[in-house]
Amino acid sequence: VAANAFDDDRLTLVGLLLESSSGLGRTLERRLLEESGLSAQWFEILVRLARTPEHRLRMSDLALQATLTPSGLTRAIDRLEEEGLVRRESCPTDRRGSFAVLSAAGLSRITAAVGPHIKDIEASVGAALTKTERATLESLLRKLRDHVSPGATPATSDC
Amino acid sequence: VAANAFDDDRLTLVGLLLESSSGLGRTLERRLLEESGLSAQWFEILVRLARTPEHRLRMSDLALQATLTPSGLTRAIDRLEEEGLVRRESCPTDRRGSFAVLSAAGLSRITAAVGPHIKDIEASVGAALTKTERATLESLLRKLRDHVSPGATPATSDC
DNA sequence: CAAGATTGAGCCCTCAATCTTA
DNA sequence: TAAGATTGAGGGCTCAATCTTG
Repeated sequence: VAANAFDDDRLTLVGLLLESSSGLGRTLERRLLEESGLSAQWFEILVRLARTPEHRLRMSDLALQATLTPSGLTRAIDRLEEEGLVRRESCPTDRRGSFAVLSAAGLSRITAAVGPHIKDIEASVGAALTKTERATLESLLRKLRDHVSPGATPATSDC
Repeated sequence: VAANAFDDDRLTLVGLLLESSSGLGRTLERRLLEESGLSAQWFEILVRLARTPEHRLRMSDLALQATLTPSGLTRAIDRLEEEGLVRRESCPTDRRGSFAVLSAAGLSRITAAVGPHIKDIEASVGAALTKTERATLESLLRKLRDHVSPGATPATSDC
């Protein structure tokens, strides 16, 4: 065996994480586009809005959750607003800020999309890992995520 | 607890995978740029070339391994060639194909970069997971990767 | 005609600068 | 002055079309 630094275990682990993530992401996005006409990006934003009680999130919070810069989120919401799936509302107590709010059309679109998408995940991830393994993976990834992307945890944003 | 479809376990698992991957990727890329002036993309390509016995790989194989389209790889190699880190060589037995070959400058650049990068991985991943957990994560991700991104496994490309 | 690689067009993201409000 | 959001400029990726060789 060649024991040089290019085959280091830690390098391999990170490589595996990036590869499986982008591989799975591509597979799922293709299906998502076919089934629901939503990009992975749109799906993520719409789900995060749908999860909140009022179907709304501050632009800055949503940017953190969606792993996007404020700039990137602004343009993403522009496109979703053009499509009628989201609208902006200004924050009454802080006039600098705005909310992204799920529209009725957006809610029905994401509601229709989520079922088939979960089936697709089941098909790809379920073929690779058992239920127990998925649970283990989830808890490991959660630990990693908490150390590596601060702010990704929803928390409660009052306003 | 709200038991609606938007909080489904399977959705969460995929979300966690994408978040931890992009979070870790950003963290590491920032350090990599500071320390070695290499993007994550360049690092990956150079490492894959450095790993092979002859320091060379077919364009199409490298594209698969780097999770890039042939088009994307062509442009990436263009930039690496401009920088003098990689050169192209034509394949003598199949005149349609080319190799990307690591230059001497490329080899010394990636050799210098890999040590600090591994330290960075240690610092971020090591802070989140124990050695045992990392091993478990690696084996789970390998299973997932094998089901989800075919062709990512090196194999031997003869020519 | 199929396969390997490249080129042109278009999309989306990031960084830096800007504007408004706290 | 800082924070939230947006805009302009620039870079990199993908898709579709093209060229060459098998």
